[in-house]
Amino acid sequence: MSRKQITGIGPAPRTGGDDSGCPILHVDMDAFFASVELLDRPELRGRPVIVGSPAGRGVVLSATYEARSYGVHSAMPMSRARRLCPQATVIPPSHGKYSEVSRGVMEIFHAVTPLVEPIASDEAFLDVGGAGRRLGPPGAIAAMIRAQVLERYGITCSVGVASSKFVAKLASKQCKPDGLLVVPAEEVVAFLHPLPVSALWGVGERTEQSLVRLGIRTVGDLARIPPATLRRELGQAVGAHLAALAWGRDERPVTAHVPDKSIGNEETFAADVDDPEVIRRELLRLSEKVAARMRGSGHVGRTVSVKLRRADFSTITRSRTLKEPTDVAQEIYVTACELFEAAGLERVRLRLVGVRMENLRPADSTSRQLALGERETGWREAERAMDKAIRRFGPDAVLPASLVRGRLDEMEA
DNA sequence: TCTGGGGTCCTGCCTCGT
DNA sequence: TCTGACGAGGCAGGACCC
Repeated sequence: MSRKQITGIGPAPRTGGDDSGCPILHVDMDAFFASVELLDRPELRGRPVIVGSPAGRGVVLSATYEARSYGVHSAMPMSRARRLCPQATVIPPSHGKYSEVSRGVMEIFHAVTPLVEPIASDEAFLDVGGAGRRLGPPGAIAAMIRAQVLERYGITCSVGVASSKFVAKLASKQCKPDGLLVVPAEEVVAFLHPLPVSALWGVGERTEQSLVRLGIRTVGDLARIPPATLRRELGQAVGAHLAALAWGRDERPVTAHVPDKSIGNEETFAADVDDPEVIRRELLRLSEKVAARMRGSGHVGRTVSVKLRRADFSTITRSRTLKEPTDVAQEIYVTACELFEAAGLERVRLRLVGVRMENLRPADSTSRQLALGERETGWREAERAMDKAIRRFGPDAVLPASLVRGRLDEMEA
């Protein structure tokens, strides 16, 4: 879903440009979560609708274009969104529903080309360079995909067609909602240079501020700055990357299978917490979740990382690399607790804790080495048995004793 | 105005082995 | 045996994306 707000950009959407040399499609569903919700609530069509948690410390996950006209946008705190648009209907998110539609939409893409790179549940890059003989030129393929998504799911999407991923992405953003825009290869520079620098992939709030300080407001301004100056001001990688993008140079291919680099879960408390026992219980719950996801995806990981966010929103992370990779919740939990204790925040009010495993590798290519004198603890086998019980009887079928106690405490309270 | 949750990537600093 | 240079890897923080 598009979250970056681009304003005041370029020419009106076009669909009739020369699409030869434009094999890359970027397909982006329009207000995806909100559109899926409207399928079940057709009476809300044409009215402001916000998807997000109605209570607590949530943010806006998606909003219809009617809600956006009041200034509401994704990632905005719900409290602010409700002040801006008090008449909006707020619907709590149903991620299962969105995943189901997302799978179906991805199937439509895969029927066109095997070269599909999903970026999120609601958007993907497609390389249709090899599908021309079967399905026609890229612009026609894009129109066909839009028609099929609308026919099968009753929701609209926007498609950018270009010679590179990054231009295709900007094109889909510019023609939203329910649009199709082809940017011919020879018009890339003319398309890019009037755009604000914030439109570029990799330019967020901070980088935009740095660029504005240098007097750079548009992509054209950026293109005229010597690359060495950009590298000096923004760092080697970012500077070189932006200097290339400003001239439309983006060689990244569409990659169908991008391996996972990390798996993690985090949780914001309903109210800040300074009780170390509650924090440890949360670390256990998150470790269980992360380990189960790793076993489910066939990964083991070597680095345990803990994230702690104080009440004032300042955040620290602590990590430790283990001697052996693991997918065992008990090992992750013990390390997470040690990292939490070493951080010295045991009596500090925290609003969020998170556990993440990094340094991932496939479990089937990793043999576990027991250290001299170390005993196999049996945790791995116990947790695999838990996985089976959960698959059969549901997520609450088996819980560690301390989490059951925590659940009972909550019920009594 | 008060900021979720899932990620990736980059940078700077530090430690350790050679 | 000591010392400095250097590269690799670990670690922490931050920017950015959807």
